[in-house]
Amino acid sequence: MVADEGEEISKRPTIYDIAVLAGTSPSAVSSVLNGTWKKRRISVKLAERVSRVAEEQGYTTNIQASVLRRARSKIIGMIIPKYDNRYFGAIAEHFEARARDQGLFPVVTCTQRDPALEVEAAKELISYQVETLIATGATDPERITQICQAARVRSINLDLPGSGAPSVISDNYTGAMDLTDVLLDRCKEDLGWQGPLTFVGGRLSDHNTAERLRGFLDAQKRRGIDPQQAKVLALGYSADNSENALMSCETTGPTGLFINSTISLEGAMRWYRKQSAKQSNMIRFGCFDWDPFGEFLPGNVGMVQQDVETMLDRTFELIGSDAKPDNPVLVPCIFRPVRTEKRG
Amino acid sequence: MVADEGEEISKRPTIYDIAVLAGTSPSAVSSVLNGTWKKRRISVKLAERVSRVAEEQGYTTNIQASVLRRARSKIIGMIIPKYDNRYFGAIAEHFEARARDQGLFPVVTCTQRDPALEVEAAKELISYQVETLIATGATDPERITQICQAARVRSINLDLPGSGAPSVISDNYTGAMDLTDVLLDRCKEDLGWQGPLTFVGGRLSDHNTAERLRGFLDAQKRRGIDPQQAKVLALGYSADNSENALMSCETTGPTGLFINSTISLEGAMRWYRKQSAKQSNMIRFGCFDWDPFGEFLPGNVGMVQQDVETMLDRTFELIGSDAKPDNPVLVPCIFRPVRTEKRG
DNA sequence: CTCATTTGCGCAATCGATATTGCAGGTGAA
DNA sequence: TTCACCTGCAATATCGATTGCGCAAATGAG
Repeated sequence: MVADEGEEISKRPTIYDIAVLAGTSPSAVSSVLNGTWKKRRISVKLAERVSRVAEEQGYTTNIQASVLRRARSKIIGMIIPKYDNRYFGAIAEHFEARARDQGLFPVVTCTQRDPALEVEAAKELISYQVETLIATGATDPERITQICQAARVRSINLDLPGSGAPSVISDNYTGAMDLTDVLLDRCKEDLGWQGPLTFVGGRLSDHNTAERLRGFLDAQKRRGIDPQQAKVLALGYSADNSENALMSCETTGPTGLFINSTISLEGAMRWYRKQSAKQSNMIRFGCFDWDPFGEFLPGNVGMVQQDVETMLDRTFELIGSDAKPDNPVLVPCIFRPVRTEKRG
Repeated sequence: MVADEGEEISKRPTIYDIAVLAGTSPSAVSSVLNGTWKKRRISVKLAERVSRVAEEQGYTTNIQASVLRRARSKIIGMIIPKYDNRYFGAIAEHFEARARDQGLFPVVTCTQRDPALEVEAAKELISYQVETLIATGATDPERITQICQAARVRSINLDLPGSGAPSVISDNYTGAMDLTDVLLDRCKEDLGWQGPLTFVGGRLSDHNTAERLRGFLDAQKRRGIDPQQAKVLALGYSADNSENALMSCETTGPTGLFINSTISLEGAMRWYRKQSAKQSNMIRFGCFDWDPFGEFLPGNVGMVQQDVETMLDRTFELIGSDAKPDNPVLVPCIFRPVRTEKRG
């Protein structure tokens, strides 16, 4: 007998299935399950019956159908380069939490710092009908903005600014100045040495690196220190680059390093470990980025932690008040001093 | 004049808009834009015209509508507790990459180790019509499995096993044995001391912790060492818990710590730093988890890195071959020895 | 008992894309 | 010239949920 019993190959139940089982209409089921039933004057009795049947059948709304019909999707997207450091990890986590708080559905996707993937992911999110797209640390924010504009989707830049859309970024300049000041103080205090310091990691074409370098230079100039061009080792973000740059750089005697990110810090630590005991005692560094293990690393005088929560507060404020692309919103950083215990 | 010019308030163009502009039908536009046009015998000329118009108008397909109509959604979901450590970060990143390789659309969401959020997120992903849901490190895998089954969605457990769905996990027992062996070797070699070791972090009700503890105990027993009950400090995963547990534990003289995760390692390091120089020189530890900064921490003899790539290979194999809930697939871990340089 | 409201709910159109079917017009063989 | 067949495209039903509209029954006022 060829299955003719009207017996479906068990699929997901829809409002039509529930309607039949509850002896009512699909529209009643819909309004009960999406909470608009009071407005539609459905009786409590029917509402309860429908809810019970839906529960029994393991009903879940088909968001695709729902979003297709509704005016708003309530979906908010984010592209982010990586999940592999505390900064981006925290951004993704807080973004999701914040979005849920606002009754929005977050969708995050990471793009591996790959410009092509960035574009692909942005288009994908737009296909999902996101109402807003947050472009975090995009390699090419303008391109993302352009894609969003073509699709009439609001976009916001986070971490790296762009001119086409509102941006929220850290106050890199001030943070870098603070870090440089502490580093200089500690070099003087611990080593009796006054600079100039060495800048390690990042890319000068990158807005954040440029601003941090500016703060780094200004803080030294303000003290009458002449920062040397050769001491700026911004050859990229990878650990290897930083390690190699330091290796090929003459550093004997007291040394102070301004490390541009935790990834650069890995390279710096590899280099550090190769120094003689005597030399490594004469090294101090600060890092413009935070990692929980940073405070256990020898020579660390402090870390600049970007204030992710506030950055996301500002970002969601922008979403609420459709702002125009303006000057980037600058969020102050949090300085985390490190006082390494004196060791025997 | 009340806008009567048929002039829409600029919205996203649909295939209907493109069809009008290209002087053809919506169905032709659809097939051109989704690549089935050759099969549908659309002429190259028309295909090119449609593509050009679509490009000009910044058209992107509405996935909601597309998925609604199609048989398969090609969406694959993952829930994951956190993004804030290398392990979960790597899982999320590789999952996304793998999914894209297979032509699937990944959607990842983090659940903050909150059972309620876990359930909510799972239901949300099911609403998105995911074809498969990967539950990573779920606090209650069985509950997730149950929800997925009710919705006729395939599910797979990753990192922590469950009985209702296929599971892929690390070979915690063997990894723990290896780590314990190395730790014992190094304690003997460096300190002339033979244990017993201390186990720090995790929860005994947690499958992974239980397995690691078993390996930890067996490795010691095999050497004729009697592991003491009081040396098992598995009071939770937080850094504070581990720090406090160690503080309240009498540890003077040679000490060997088996640290159950990087989060516990943070606590252990805070404790470590409070020890006298003399005492801290008599501490060795190994960590069942990997972090790039681990190798720079004093006393570290090695880290067990879970083989995320292979775990995801196995996971996607399971997706391909709709396997039954069986014994968990065990993936061997990678041992990363640490040779700290002798310091002055 | 009549008429106006209110209550409770169903009908049917709709969102945008897909896939089956159908239907002209053209081509080639007999 | 006739007819089978192919080419190129359009019409149309459909996926599941939402929502404006309308209508019958219940209720209340007079």
